[in-house]
Amino acid sequence: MPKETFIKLKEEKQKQIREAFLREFAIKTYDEASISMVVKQLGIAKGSVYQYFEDKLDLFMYLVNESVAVKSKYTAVLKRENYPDFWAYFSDLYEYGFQFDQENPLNSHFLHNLTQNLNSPSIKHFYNELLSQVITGFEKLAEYEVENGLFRSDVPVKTLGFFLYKLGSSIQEQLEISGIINPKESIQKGLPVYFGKKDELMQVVADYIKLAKPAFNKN
Amino acid sequence: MPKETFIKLKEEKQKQIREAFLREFAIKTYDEASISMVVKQLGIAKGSVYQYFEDKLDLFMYLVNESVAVKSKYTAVLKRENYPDFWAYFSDLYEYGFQFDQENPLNSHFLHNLTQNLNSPSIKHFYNELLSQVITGFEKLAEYEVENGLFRSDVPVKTLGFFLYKLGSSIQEQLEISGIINPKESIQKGLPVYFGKKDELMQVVADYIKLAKPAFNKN
DNA sequence: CGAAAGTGTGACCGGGTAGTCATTTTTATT
DNA sequence: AATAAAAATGACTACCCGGTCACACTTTCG
Repeated sequence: MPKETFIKLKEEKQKQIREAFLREFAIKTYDEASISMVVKQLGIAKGSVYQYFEDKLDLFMYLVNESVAVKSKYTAVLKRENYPDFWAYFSDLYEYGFQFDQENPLNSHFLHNLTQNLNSPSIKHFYNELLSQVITGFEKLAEYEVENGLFRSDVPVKTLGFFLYKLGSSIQEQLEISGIINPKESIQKGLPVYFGKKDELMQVVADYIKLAKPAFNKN
Repeated sequence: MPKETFIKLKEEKQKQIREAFLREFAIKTYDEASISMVVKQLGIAKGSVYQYFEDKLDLFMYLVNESVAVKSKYTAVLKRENYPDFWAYFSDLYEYGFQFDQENPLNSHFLHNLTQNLNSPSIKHFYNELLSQVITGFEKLAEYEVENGLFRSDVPVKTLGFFLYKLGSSIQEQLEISGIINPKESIQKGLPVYFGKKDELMQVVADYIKLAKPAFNKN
């Protein structure tokens, strides 16, 4: 939570500051990200940052919360009940995630990098909390399917949930490793993560669904 | 590759140095790992390290090569041809990996941490090379099964290979997240990663195989 | 034994960081 | 316009790091 000083700032300046730091944290680890560098880019004094935020972690958490909130606005409208099976729902989450990416490239890049941020000791604790929330979310999804008799019940729900989470991160990672997306480059060019790659993204999603379906579904 | 000076050292001293650095790199990122701290622990001068190795990266690569070589001695004896199906082979890889872990805890911890080392910019390039080798290895495994008609052929081999790789890392990660193993704690106590947890390890392996089998197998 | 070669040393260098705070500048209020 | 309050500033502190190198110590060998 930023200090009052930050909230009182003109929206335009808030945005500039927010975006400069999103950009930094999107290409660097928490520990590697340098406040000194960002303020140089922004043309403001380092002291100002500490007038706006308690410390580096406070600034970082603000960005996490803000980005998660923005993304939620896109995905929260989707309801599992409106889909015949889990996989149609799952696929649509990517469809709407793509929309989020197009319209909020910096937040998207930031969240994208967050996923790969496991390390950085000063933040590990906080990161693990976030991660376990995410995983619990996936476990809930799996549990719902099991209860409705759509997912198999001969494997622990925890395993189903975790593997589902892994399925999601695999899609992202494979796109990156295979060179279809290149976040570092995109952010430099000011482009979204998946710019012009919607077909490729949805194709990989479809491949993974085709692959994973028999693992999760009953029979 | 260490300098001659290091090779000429008494085996006992080599071991002390190797193990002190394995321990450091097993709990820290490459960039966070501090040579200054390790030499303090070892009671030798920092200059000595630079008499033994070109620089930090040279030292690190030596440890990687050494650890990979040690682990290979355990897993390379296993041949796919000796198993009725892929999953029996896959399971045995963990069985022998467990053996490696028990007998070479520090190397095991080091390799374990390496997997989660994605970040650290000074090493990213090198890490990506290693990773793509590993993934190519998994793709080869998948390709072999596809050719022999045991794995499905309606999904790209790349996807099969990558997901297989993810299957492996998921097992490790879930054990850690669920608290069954705690590398940071184990290394402090001087214990192997999977100390006393063989049954739990093999149970998770079995769960994941049960889960993944229908995803990969034909029909 | 004595000299040369090899090995060990740690103060030091240049570079980086997050965070502080006395001071100045800007803004709001009277 | 004068005063008070709020905000911006940047030099500074305290702390890291990897890597160097002139020097000291040990070993080798003629």
